[in-house]
Amino acid sequence: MSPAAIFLIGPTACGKSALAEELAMAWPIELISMDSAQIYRGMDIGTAKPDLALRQRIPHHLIDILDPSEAYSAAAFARDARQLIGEIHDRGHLPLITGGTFLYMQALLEGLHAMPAADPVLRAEMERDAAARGWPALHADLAALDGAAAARIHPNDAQRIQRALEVARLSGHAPTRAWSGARVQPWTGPVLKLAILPQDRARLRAEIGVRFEQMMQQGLLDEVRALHARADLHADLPAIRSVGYRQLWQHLQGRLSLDEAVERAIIASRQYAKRQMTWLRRESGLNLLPQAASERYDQAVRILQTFLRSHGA
RNA sequence: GGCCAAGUAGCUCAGUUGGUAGAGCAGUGGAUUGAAAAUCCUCGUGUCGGUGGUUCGAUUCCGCCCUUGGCCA
Repeated sequence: MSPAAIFLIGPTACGKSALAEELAMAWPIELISMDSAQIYRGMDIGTAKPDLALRQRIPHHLIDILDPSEAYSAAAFARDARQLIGEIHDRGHLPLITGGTFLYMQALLEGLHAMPAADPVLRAEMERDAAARGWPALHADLAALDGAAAARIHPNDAQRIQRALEVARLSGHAPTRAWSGARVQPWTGPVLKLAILPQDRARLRAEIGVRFEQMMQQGLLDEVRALHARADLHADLPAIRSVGYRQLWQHLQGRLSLDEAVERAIIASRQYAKRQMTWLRRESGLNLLPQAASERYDQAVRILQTFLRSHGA
């Protein structure tokens, strides 16, 4: 049997982690976190990271692997997850990839095209350029270098303009050529996607609000304060831009009252869940789990057993 | 009780020299190739507080009433 990529996915605050824990108590499972914020050390409460006691009982991977000053990427996740799945499989265990960062899942399953990696120096240069000339000017630059990319990217989408320009300049040839070839290292083994897709949006919204208030009671503000105290961290870092941290950081900068920061953090969290729902709806091959949390475990076990049987485990 | 101000989209407000109104935020749907908890795009009919009056026509002008805030008693 070749290693399988088994996912448990859903929007934030839908109950993924609780189900993953239940499954891991009964099966020889090792969890792989598919979450762009849980990778950071010192960001525990706001990312709803599993606690140390649980992580001692059940192996969790791709948690606490980076300092908040560092950047991760979809490509790095694809590489790391691929390797971990193989290692866990070799141990005779079952890898369960849990999370809601769907770009990471896409990078792992479909692979990425052969393009240059991010270049922090070049990006900083473009930031300065954009501050002086404005992003529309850089969009025009991109149109000259790679018309197809410029046509695909909205003139207001600074982040994608920057990335496309970066690729164009570093690759030296018309970068669209890179898009026409095969993707690098797409997943070829079996894939199973267990998914929670909440139907009751009002309930999910309420759950997100309650959960953030709980995080505040658990000391999230102190956690952010500790990050804020570090001289080398700033608001533009991927870690500090994440939901909750960004808004509380602004409060610590004196830009928002605490009440405003909390309110905006909850709103940002709900908007994040909405984007995840959009991504899930177009995802193919989902095995949808029941809306009722109490019915999910049995259903997930049935699907897993059927899947493993058909792949010779 | 008197005077003043304000009542317009879920929220904060703009506006109509009289021809039934539009921004931001929220919300919705979508995009998503090395920052993705990021970044970006789409979608705006609401007794313009109520009621009378003037007018061809009132959310807009006038009267009265209601509500909220402020000041004075």
